[in-house]
Amino acid sequence: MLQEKSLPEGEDGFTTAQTAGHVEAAAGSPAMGVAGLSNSLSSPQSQDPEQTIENIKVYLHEKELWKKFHEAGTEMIITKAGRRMFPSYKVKVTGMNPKTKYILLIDIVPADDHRYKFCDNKWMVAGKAEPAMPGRLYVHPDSPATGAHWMRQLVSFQKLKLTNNHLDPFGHIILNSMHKYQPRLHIVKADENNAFGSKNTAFCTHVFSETAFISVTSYQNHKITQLKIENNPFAKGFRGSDDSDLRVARLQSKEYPVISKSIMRQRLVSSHPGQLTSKSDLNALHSSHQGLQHYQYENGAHMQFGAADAQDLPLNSFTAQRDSGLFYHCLKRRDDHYFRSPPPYDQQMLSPPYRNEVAPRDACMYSTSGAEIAGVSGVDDLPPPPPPLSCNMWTSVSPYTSYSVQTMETVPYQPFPTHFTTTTMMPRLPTIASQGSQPPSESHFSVYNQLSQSQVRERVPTSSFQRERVHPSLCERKPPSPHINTANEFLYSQSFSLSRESSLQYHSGMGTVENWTDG
DNA sequence: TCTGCTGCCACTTTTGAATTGT
DNA sequence: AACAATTCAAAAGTGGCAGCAG
Repeated sequence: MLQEKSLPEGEDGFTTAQTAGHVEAAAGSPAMGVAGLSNSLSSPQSQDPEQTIENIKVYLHEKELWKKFHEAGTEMIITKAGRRMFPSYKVKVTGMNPKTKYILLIDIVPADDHRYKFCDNKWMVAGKAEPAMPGRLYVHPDSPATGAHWMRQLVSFQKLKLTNNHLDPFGHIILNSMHKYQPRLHIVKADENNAFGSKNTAFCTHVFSETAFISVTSYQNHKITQLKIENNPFAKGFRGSDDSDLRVARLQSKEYPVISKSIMRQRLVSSHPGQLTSKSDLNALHSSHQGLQHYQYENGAHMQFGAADAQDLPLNSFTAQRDSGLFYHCLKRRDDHYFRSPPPYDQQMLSPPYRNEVAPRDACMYSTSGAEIAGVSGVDDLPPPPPPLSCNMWTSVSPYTSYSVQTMETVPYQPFPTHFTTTTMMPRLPTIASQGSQPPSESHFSVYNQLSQSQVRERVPTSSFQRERVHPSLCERKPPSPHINTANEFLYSQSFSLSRESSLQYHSGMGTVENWTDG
């Protein structure tokens, strides 16, 4: 889903965060149980140094817009049904090996261990953060694709959705309201099976501090609201100075403008000098970003951080980890509700039915569990439907206190059929502190694939959809077809482990998965 | 009482099918 | 008949608001 066709000239408008040049030996955490990482610049993979994953550069698109929001204190609405991010996360990638396949994915991790409140027109710490939500990943629907594909145009993650629904069945990224988060982009080299983690998985992580945001259920800062209205085309209906108020007045059949409570509050607060625009007021939001910048590469600089930073930054890095002994490869299946998805991009180039497919690979978010996957033993053996979703499907999520010690998030890697947006549920293994009572286990993983009405519609290739229009009700809020699991099973063969500890040390590297056996 | 969340609303954009024109 | 352009309707994405819950 590379939706932007034109790339800006040069690198204007982009912020680069690259990870080149800093790879240390990764000590695979024993707590991972299954696998760890062993990173080395002298990786076993013999490849052109110019094409190693460490040389990949990522530029944030619409950096200036992001900065505008960042300076005001970016807020992102989260809803039960899921809400897109705005500005949307789009990047330009360079430095890839054009022929190598990569998987691009995003996760969103807590930026700190605070809960915030918007008071006196500024964000203030309001206490300790609530336990983190089950971690999920958003895998770019084009994944896996060749470096040439990724570099050809902007890589857009605009279909990524955020939710505050702890039981979200759609695979949206689950966040806590009034908490600060930091999106991270991960680039993983796909192996020969279009997966990763099987052996010598190379990866890198890119963080743009200006994309940090506070999740809210309704906008708190009127400045952010105005920025959204001004820049988001979908909010065009609210544009025009005080038209929104006038519109409300019209709606309520009144002759006078209605000033909302929030606006009134904002205006009252704004009347206090220096409070709205003062940069110092943003300290609450930005203070921890300083920590983020320690490991954000700018202009190729090494990431640097100290022990204090390590304690303050619960950001995780990717380490490859397998969660299942089964071997999954990319298979496409089709049933009544779910359609065969086009092959990966490079195969599309060779596959006539999809060669001219211009429709982007769109959203289909789902998550997975190793335990469920383990039931998918063969292509023709359909696994039983996923169990009802419940909190028990995830491993316990440690509070920040434990998180600050070490939190590992093992991520069953998700499939990404061509027209699907794939989000991977990212259950967190217990922290060291909690491992005694709940040791990490692959059985903690659960599969739950779910398609929204639009997602089902979107995922159907145009040609098929024209012939077989799917009634939304058939798919809405229904458990995902087990075929999905099968169709995308190769992704399940992999899992990530996000280790906070290692995140502070590695942002790119070569993950070696031990004890890997193909089922 | 206050804060945060949910559901609904009207509005706009997006998308794709159907229609019309060349 | 084939293709391109236009029109139209449905779906999806917005922020705002009222009301509810804790």
